[in-house]
Amino acid sequence: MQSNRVTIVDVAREAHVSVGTASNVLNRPQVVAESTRRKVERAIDKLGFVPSRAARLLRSGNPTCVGAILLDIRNPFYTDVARGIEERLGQDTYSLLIGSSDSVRERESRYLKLFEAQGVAGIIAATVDGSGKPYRQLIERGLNVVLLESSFEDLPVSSVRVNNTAGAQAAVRHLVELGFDQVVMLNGPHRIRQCAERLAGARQALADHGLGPDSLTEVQVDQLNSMGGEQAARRWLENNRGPAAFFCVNDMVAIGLQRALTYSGGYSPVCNPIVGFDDIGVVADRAVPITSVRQPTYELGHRAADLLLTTHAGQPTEHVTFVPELVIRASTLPR
Amino acid sequence: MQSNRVTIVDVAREAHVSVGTASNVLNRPQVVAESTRRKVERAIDKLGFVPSRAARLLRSGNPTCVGAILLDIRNPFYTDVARGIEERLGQDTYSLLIGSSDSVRERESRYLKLFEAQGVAGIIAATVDGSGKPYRQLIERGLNVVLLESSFEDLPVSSVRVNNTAGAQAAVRHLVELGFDQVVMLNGPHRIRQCAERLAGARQALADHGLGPDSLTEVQVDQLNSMGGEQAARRWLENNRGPAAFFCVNDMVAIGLQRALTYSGGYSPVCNPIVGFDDIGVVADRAVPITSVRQPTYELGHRAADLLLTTHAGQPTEHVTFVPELVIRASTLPR
DNA sequence: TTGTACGCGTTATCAC
DNA sequence: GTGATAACGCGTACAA
Repeated sequence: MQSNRVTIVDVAREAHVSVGTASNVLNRPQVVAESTRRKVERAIDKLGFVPSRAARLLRSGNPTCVGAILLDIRNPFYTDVARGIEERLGQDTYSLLIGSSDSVRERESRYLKLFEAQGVAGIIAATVDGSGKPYRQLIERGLNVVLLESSFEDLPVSSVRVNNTAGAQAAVRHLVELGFDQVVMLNGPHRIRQCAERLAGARQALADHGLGPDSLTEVQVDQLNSMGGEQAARRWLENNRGPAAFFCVNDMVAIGLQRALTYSGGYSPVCNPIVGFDDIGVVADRAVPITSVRQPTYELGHRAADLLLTTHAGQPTEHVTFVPELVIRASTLPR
Repeated sequence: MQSNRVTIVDVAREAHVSVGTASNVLNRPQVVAESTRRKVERAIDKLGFVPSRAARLLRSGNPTCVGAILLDIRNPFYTDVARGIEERLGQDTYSLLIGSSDSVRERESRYLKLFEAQGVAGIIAATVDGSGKPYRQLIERGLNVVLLESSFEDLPVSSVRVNNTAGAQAAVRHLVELGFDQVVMLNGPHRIRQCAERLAGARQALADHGLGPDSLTEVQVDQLNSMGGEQAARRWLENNRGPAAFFCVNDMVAIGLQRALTYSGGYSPVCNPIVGFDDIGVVADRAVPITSVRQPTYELGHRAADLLLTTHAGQPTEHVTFVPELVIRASTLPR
């Protein structure tokens, strides 16, 4: 805040009214006479007065912001979700604060603290830590939280997600039906809920076809982005050759995998089918468009914001699960 | 803010000390005895106390946030810039608030108001409106502002950008050297500074080769994203056929153009060379990788944040201009 | 070293 | 319909 901040006192003086009246013009225009109202409004315009949210929050306790913690702001999936959130918040004139945890626990709790300190109305979060540790106290204190892509069994928190198990199952079933009895899954750490669930779905699909647990090879990805996917794929390629079917925990990782395969020479969608997850826009028009499990991104965000604003402390929590859809593209061609 | 907020008073009571002491533990730990300090710290942990920034800001006037207004949060260029900003802010323990104007004036000024009301330390903005109207009062009031990709002649504001004219000039020169004497430019509204500058650079390149003003056809893009590019390209394709060289104001638009050309059938990089701007990661591994003018994205953000934090009111403004670099790819093949 | 009192900008309550 | 004033939670002199 700069030193010469314009306050409501300045406005009152400029308009030759009391602070109370000036405040009334802002908050209950009905109770103030037409002419005085105009005087005050002119003063506001002239001075460029913008009411301090800090003071307003302090006094009234009504927050005007909502915080969102995303796993990776550079992943279009999350920015599309954010767009859905923002749209819904706009209906109730809330604003959105965004933080990207980059799947780092410390970053996540830093943003959590920051948002609480800012006095947000609530937090929508994609968490790195399935245990929910950083959220327990927050929720006990009565802060509104809605989880994205996750849920905590032992905490009263609403959640919005797709059925990851079903999505992964459809993805891997598709690979098996192409004739593969081995699947390589590029996956992130299991403490991230979606990673664990998508792995379970993949295993389930293999089991459904009578394939044992060793028909799935898991390759760990350090970061859930294209760089992470590329590095993991490079590591895998050092020790493996020949046909292999790939399932990636998300599309960014799939893009990295595809890049690594291409650079390694002789990438063929027939020998190396790839299925990703999220169906972010860019996978559709790559050199070889990637088959992916589509999430209703915008709705995810919209619904999460809706839950946050309409559910209040004490009310029962709600868990919304959308059904994902496998979108088949050239990255998974029949042999 | 929820009803049962934990305040410093609760902490003091829990630790059996006075509020002043509790406050001192937070802000000047040196002056308080080791044992009392630990008592207070335990109480803070136990209650999960998070100091209200609202109150702190109100009292001390030291903001802890910086706001960034981006043209489009779904464009990787801007999220990469945001990453650069955030990195630099972290060094001084500031946090970043992000708003996406989507090139809409009203959204831009809404965020401007919001950030000021939040009491941010300053604002880094990519503006939609080259006139700088919404910034004048803000700056007069002493709010710190750094512009991204733009600058206002008549306002004392620092700025960080690349040399757009030089970048566009290199792009179009490249097209001319491929043998084209006509260039189609997919461009946004000229009130967006980069659009105007890149157009000027394109014109300059043509003039350098003795080509007149009608050697450039400008096609207006409604939104500076792939959808906007695709729609503009469709409109153009309705009335035009055959070889044409394209320069796009940014990569997202170029992606849309490429999509439209592909769908229209018979897209050939030889007959339809395309150059984009920004060099966002995804253009490099599309079916036909797109030649693009590279911006030092991360540095742009880093430098902007640095300027914001180190330049203070009254000091002279600074204008940082980076040199862009043309990265040639398969979308511009020699005939 | 610790406790107390005041002020930051706003809103709400109450007289006028 | 309007004006004065207390209160929100915290930081900081200054007094103890």
